[in-house]
Amino acid sequence: MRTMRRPGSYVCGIDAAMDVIGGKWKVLILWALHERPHRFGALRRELPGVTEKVLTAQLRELELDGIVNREVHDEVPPRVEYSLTPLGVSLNEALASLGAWGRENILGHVPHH
Amino acid sequence: MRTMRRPGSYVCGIDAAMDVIGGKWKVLILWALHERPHRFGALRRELPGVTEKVLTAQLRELELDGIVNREVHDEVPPRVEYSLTPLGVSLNEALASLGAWGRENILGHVPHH
DNA sequence: CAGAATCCGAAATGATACTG
DNA sequence: CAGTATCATTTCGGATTCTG
Repeated sequence: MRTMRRPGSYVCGIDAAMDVIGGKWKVLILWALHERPHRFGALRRELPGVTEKVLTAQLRELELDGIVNREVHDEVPPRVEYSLTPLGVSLNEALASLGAWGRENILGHVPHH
Repeated sequence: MRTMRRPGSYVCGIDAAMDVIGGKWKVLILWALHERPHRFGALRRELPGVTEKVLTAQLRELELDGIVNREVHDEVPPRVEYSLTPLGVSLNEALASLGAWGRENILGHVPHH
């Protein structure tokens, strides 16, 4: 979604939060990282259809928002690991009830996953 | 945000829910209607910066998703009232924890909305 | 491997004017 | 009042190519 915060323009906590998770792939990134840290390529394979550029951009925004942590290991070949920060973990928890709502009301009672 | 559902393409409940509330003004609309039903003009005044066209479009999408109810009163001058459906009420409740997260972590401990 | 750079198209949003 | 119609713009996301 849009790149930059609009500090002070938020009307309530919900639209502030929406600004953080509004990107097309962000909740899926959160969800993947929730299970375990991922390397760039692994993350990419878990998000079918995302391009490198867009994935990079979304990760950068999440990084700026303090949601994901980017750790560069100085090796060859390069290795970069993405993981959730404590803030990211708390965001994921806050998303739980919304996820339940979506499962029950949009997906139509799919078992779970 | 995007207008049409992508049935079956959802990976989890969260991105299904995101598809419903992803429009730029939707959570603000939900929030306004959560307090009381609104007429079109009243809603517009509560969302500074929204244009009639965009507000109409977002309301139509929420209507199609079963979130808001549109009630036309046959009077002159015309009166149209928007309110939350039971599904909309439940969505708002599901958004509560996300809103709390945003208030605490993005807005920076603002007393409340 | 993990990206940066560039070009591009589609979609979402917006401004303005008009209408039943 | 509550929209619709048109036109313009912005923003986002994607394809492709190149690099340390």
